Amino acid sequence: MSSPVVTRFAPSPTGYLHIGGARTALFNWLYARHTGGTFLVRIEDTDRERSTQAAVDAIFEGLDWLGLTSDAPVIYQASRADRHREAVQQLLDAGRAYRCWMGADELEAAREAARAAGHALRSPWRDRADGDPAQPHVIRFRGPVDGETVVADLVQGDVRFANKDLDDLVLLRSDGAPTYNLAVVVDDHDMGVTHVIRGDDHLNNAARQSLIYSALDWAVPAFAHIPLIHGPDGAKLSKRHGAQAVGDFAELGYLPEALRNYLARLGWSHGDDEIFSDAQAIAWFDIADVNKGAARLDWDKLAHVNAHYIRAADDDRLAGLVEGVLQARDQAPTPKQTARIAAAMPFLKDRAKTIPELVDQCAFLLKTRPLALDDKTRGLLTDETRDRLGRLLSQLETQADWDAATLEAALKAFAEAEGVGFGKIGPPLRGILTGGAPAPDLGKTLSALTKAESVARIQDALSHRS
RNA sequence: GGUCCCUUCGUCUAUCGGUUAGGACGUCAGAUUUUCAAUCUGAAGAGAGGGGUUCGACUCCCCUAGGGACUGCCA
Repeated sequence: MSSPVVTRFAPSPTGYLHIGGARTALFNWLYARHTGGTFLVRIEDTDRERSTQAAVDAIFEGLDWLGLTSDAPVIYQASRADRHREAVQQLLDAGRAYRCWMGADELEAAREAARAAGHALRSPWRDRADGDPAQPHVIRFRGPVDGETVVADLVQGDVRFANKDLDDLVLLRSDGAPTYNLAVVVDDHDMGVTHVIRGDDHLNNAARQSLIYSALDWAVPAFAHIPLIHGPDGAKLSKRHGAQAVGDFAELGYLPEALRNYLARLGWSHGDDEIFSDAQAIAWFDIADVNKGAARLDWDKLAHVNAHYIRAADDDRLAGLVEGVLQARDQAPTPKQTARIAAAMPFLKDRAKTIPELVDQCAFLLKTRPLALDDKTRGLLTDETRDRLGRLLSQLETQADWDAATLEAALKAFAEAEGVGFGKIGPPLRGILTGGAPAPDLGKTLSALTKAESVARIQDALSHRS
């Protein structure tokens, strides 16, 4: 019986929640759920200079929005400094760490010498014991100089590192603050993390960390280094690619469930499955099926996935999102407009890939009378057409049922009765109802507009000769 | 410079030595058509290059090329 899985997402609060980080969190979350294990979140704020509360807030906002929340109270790494120092003392006592009094210049020279000699940095203090503990100094890990360290990575396979290439990294800074490489090891151990799933920019660190685990006489967790996400051009994802923070995606009108699906499919696959529920992702997810190569962000595919989830989304929820966008634009809808949006949502939602697009689809509902007609519509309004629309208007005014299907049928019947093709009626009617804005089938358009508004818009157009 | 990782259609991917190399997004064509979309049908489109191993390589090994990470008292 193997012990229950514990995964963790451990971002450093030095910026927003990056989309790549979001996927790392997602994979950790999926694996924990898949195995019936636990998903933890830890904030790696050992760099006091660069860590900010704003970044912490942004990370939680992003994780909450994505629905990836910690199963236990969040751990703040900086609060555990005493425990980290305790571990360093253990290392010191065991002779697996040493005090180093190298100055900046000295350090640079040592680095150069090490490079020239073809091995990683070793401090001369490794073999000296005559330093003055009262003077500022760091504590370094005493790494083995020969042999090799194998990282048995669940994604990348066995990765071998010659120990001579692994430097004697700093464990405690001269101000006594623990460094990242020490803190992760101690925290992951104390938190009972069994699977470290993180970006492959940490693959090299895994070897160093493995050494620390062993020196502390702790079991090394399973590692899974997943590839980074690149921009559409293959370069590291950056601002110029349009978005990199999770919050940006929310703002651009993507649904969290769509982003989860898309992100899960980026670098991981389950046969030919493209669209799947969270439950399916959880049932199917396995680290063994994660790819080794970096994947590029494809906006078109994300949009396609998003369109699917918009169609599947609850109408009220979508209406709420649309209203939110309108409010942000200082165009808060009136109660009448809100009602129209709600009425139209069932057939508007399959016409948009993002929420802003859905807002565009609502434009015809939000126009105020009298509508400014576009040139194309004005050109269509010949005397003959006006007369015909006048007859249609009279008929519509007596129309009792105002549902889309009935109206659609009525329009067809009207065209037949007039003895003309629908092309003689549809375009001009559409033009005066929408002012040129995109809109669905005319029956639906009339229905969503309500009878009063539809009739009024037609009357407006017919009464103004231009 | 050194160490390490990666490389199938434009993009995301399937394939776990024997397939007409499959799917999705995108693209193109057609259908539909009252705008814009959506939808449906069809088409084009890939194993980075070179060596091996093997009866047989996308698949295993080596080299080269290209991309990336690390090489911090950042994480």
